[in-house]
Amino acid sequence: MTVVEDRRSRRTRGALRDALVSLVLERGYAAVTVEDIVAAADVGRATFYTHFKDKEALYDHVVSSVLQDLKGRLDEVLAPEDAGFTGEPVAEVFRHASEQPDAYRMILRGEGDGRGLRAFEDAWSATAFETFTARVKANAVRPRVDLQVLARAWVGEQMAVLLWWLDAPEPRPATDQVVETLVELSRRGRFWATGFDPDGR
Amino acid sequence: MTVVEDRRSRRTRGALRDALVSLVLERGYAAVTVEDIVAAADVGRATFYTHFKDKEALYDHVVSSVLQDLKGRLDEVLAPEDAGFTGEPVAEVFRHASEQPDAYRMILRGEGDGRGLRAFEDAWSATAFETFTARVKANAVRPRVDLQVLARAWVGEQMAVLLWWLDAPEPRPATDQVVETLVELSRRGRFWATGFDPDGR
DNA sequence: CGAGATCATAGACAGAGTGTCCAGAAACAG
DNA sequence: CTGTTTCTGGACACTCTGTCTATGATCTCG
Repeated sequence: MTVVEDRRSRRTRGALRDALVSLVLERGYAAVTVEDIVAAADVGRATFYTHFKDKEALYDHVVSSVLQDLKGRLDEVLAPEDAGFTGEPVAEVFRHASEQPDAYRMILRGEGDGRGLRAFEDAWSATAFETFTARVKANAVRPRVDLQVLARAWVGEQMAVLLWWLDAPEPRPATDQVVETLVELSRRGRFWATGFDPDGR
Repeated sequence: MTVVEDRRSRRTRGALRDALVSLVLERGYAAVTVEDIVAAADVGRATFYTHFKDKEALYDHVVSSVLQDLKGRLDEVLAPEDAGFTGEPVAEVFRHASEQPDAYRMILRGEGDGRGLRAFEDAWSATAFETFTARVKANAVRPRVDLQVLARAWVGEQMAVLLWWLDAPEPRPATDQVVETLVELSRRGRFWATGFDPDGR
């Protein structure tokens, strides 16, 4: 029994992952065939099927790798009493995304019929909801909105901006600037953002 | 030459649209074959190909129908000096979505490798950006953030909540309540939403 | 280093789905 | 009613899938 994964397997799986991601970005998920993938990864066709059930399984593998990796890094950064009011968790996601931009692009664009996107959104908003709830409880305040809506809105905001930032052609605002905008926007709302309060506040 | 579309064509196209949407929601875009679609629509296989180039073309047809329809309705509601600060445009989108929830679910879930989702997001955030820009200009204020980021964030927020609302099992907040939450959240930010301001404002 | 386990490979295969074509039947407009 | 348009089932070549086999290559560990 092998304790550590064989070097060959490691290389094969890595090559398949990379090939899938770059081919999907190039042609779209549906247009990528298993034959394309094994050709790009320089791997035998049968070998593919010893590692993954099908194209979908490889895709899911990529998505869950990213999600697990992100979760680990967020756990280090997310202080329980913080509740996302500071930019650290947001910045960490942006940092993580810029380390593997292609995988993030693939997921956030909804390739793979949105399965990755939904997994991402669900996991992230669940975390957000928990943190908001804990925060509200700890401070004994009464939230004015449904915290589920709040969590979904917060995550949706960040995902859309993250994809826009990853996909936008230069020039685009620097990461730090975008993250700061997101955080302040979320804290202070659009009145502050546009510099104008129609109600005169 | 036919001035008006043949009744048969009308019925055929409608049946194909409906069949695609419900089958995609049931099994996922990739798992739906043209044969499934024509069977569900009770239409001959060859007939499909006289109306649409392939499955993708039918999907795109559905998406652009929804987008065009929405655009028409938003144009009636979007006052140029409003800039989305009231709930009317948001409410209109939610109203539109609840009239054809299945098509919206399909699009917002990212089915079809996210092509519909991206079209939706791009169109909507372009509109939002224009409106923000006009508003800021009209009031001669200096925005504190990149208005592109603001537009993307605003739209992402609404899309995520809309999908959550369409997909959530009962019980869920009523439409009006969700829309109001979204608008107030966007106007006042998360401090207001959670009832707690860590900076003591 | 060498034996035994593990992994990779090419090519062949049936099955499913695609997109095109045809000739005939059905529904349409005026 | 007449000529036109649209629908239909079945046949076709094609692409991709997922499985299998026999063989060769590469690893691990004593």
